[in-house]
Amino acid sequence: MNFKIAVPPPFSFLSTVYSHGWVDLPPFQLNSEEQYFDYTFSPDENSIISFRISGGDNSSLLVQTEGKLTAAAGKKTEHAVICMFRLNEDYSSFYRLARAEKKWKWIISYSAGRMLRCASLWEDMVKMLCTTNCTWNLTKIMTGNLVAELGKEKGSKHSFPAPEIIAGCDEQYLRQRIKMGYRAPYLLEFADRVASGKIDLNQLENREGTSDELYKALRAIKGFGDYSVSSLLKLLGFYDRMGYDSWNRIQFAKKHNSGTAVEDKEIAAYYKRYDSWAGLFFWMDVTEHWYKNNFKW
DNA sequence: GCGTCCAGGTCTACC
DNA sequence: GGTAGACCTGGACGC
Repeated sequence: MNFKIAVPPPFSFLSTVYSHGWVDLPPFQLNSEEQYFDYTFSPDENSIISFRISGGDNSSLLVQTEGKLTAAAGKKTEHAVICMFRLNEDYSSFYRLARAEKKWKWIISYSAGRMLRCASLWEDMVKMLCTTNCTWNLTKIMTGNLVAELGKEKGSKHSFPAPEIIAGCDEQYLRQRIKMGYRAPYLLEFADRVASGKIDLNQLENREGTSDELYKALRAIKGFGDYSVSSLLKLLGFYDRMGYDSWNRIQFAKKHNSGTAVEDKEIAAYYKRYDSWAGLFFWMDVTEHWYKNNFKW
């Protein structure tokens, strides 16, 4: 079954797919040659949906599934795609700022700025936890193990495991087999609180509130510090925080200070004029070379 | 092949 | 409020 989803301009499939590392982590399966990715998700405990998505002419997304979807499953797939590609977000003031300065001309020409999400905040948050205090390779190992060992299975494909599944795991298993290491108790506690309803991710995601309020709510969850919460806020449509990590600090230093380390407050001062978009301009600035190198990471 | 050291965020205890 | 140390793993390095 094939169907199209209209996208609001400016939009670029590739710029969104390569906006950060998510597409490199299962259950995303990228085919860079043919410019599509496969993705599998479980919208509820009884179902599992796999689809292939490509960008066509950047005026719509083409979604392909094996076999026909029920109307309800089609709706859930469409909702997931809208969330993943941030199709409901208004980027007009971001592009207005980008158009005003010559150095951001490339953002306009690549229609860059949208950051790819997973189908659920749960999956985004667990993956973000897996990026903390380790190399990207270890992040891939952790998420790969979670999906392969605990995900719901459909043929050769697996979805990201539900909170209930992880909440039922033994801590030693998560530490040693999944390679979560010392993060295991954080993941276990988070999964348990989500599965038991003590943390309502839907409410968290759809709450009316400020960036600061959401920041405080997410920081209250053990294991999620400044870097991970600031990065998560970017996936939730709040771009005022920088989300420093060792990699983006180095990229900034290389680009703006001949490689000499720069204090966080100086980085913040550099992007201050972009106000609520400061964090996104920071991320765009340190990843500019990805776009110009045709997304060769 | 083995042992050692280091990088990578977050939490906790302490000042 | 700021700082130091512990947490765990993979990879780099020296032997």
